[in-house]
Amino acid sequence: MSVRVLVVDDQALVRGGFAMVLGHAEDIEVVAEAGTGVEAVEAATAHRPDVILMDIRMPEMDGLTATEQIVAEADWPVRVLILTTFDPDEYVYRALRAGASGFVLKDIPPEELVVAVRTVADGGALLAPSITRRLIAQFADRLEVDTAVGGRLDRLTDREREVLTSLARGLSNSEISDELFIGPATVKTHVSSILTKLGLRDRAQAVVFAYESGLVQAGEHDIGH
Amino acid sequence: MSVRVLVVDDQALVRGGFAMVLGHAEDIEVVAEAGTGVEAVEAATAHRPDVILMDIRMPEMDGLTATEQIVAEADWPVRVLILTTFDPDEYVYRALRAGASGFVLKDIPPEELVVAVRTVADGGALLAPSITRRLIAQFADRLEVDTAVGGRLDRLTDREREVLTSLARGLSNSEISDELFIGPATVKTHVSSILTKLGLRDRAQAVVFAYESGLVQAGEHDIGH
DNA sequence: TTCGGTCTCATCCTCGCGGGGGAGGGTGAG
DNA sequence: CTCACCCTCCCCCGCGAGGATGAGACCGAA
Repeated sequence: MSVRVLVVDDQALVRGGFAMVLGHAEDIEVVAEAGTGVEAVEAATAHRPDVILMDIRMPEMDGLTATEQIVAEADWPVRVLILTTFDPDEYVYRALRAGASGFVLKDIPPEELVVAVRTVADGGALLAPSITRRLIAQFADRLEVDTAVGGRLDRLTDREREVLTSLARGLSNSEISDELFIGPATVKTHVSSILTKLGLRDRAQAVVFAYESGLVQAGEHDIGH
Repeated sequence: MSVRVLVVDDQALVRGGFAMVLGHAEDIEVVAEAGTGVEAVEAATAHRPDVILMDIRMPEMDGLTATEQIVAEADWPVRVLILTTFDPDEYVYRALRAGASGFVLKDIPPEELVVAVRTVADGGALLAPSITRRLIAQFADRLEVDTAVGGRLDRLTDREREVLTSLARGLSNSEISDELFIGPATVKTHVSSILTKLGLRDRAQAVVFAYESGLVQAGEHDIGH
């Protein structure tokens, strides 16, 4: 059971090169090729490949848009491996959002490309080392902030932290008093000491602090209705 | 100029195996080995390797703690490649936070391990495909929320979005008016329509919305003073 | 041109918010 | 016991926030 691949690139030479490299491996079969995004979508629905090797820069429809369409409409498990010459951030994020399983540079050695195709076919993901590095850096950053700025949080008492988390959900003083079963006046006292201790001016800044310190995180609760 | 490597694992056999595999490559030189986290820290400061191959489970001090110490105290460019048998999430995140440049499983083929060492030595990063997949999934999730909840953002006009981003940094109406070069009354008008359009009550809830919708993100700006 | 949308600014009014100060009860350390 | 800290609640006061309403200017679409 070999891996069925669709190769998409507007330059016939490049396309042929990749197809040849992949065809050499006996567990990989190039079932189709495409030169534009539109052709890619058509070929994908027609041949239902396991893996698509997708270039970004193409006439008619770029590779990212094509990826979005294919992934959104596909009713079979398809994996997209993005191939690019450069590695600008925007592309990476849009590609990942579009549902790509990998992002490698075109200067990848042939053997590694074969490994890459097998990897994504197996359900794994694969990024160019430089991209992985940035992704990790971003993740580490997010985790660092939590502990760094969060240092000021320990100036608050337990109760004050409770009030702050409620406050950070956009609740008014009276709503907080209902939620914590204390009088509105008590909430005001807590809020005041929170603002004083943290050097903030109003509850809006307190909300900002709560998010920046990691006390609350985006996606933890619903908003509006 | 070969890559100088420190191999850390509590099992002498495994350690020896990796050392032998790496020693075979003529551009890689295994300068030391260690069997515990404590030994690893000592060996690292003594030999100042370019890359450290680090096991997680070890007596005396685990590999993640050792990584944290080494990366924090190192005054030379050191890269840590974590080697593990399984791939539990907590380990990955702690490892990335500790400053690891890679995370690969022990069942990696020898040739790929050599490539991995060269990659991190070159400043790149490298993760096991399954881990990369999860990392991407998390990123994609974050970006999805941004567009999903962010849908309500397009009800706002350009100017209103500008006001909201300022508001979401904890600025008062007068501060916003200074920043955007408009009168305070105008800011009030914008804020009012923002609250009405988004179904919010006060600026605190607007700050919450800004973070939850992805209009602003934690870590983008400073807080307090 | 007319209409709708946006940006700009204004006035009036109400109210929740935040500061200041005080006070009682609980608890734990000295 | 005394002191410090926390949690609870009270009053008064000033001010910024937010709602309601109106209005002038610009611009693009019908």
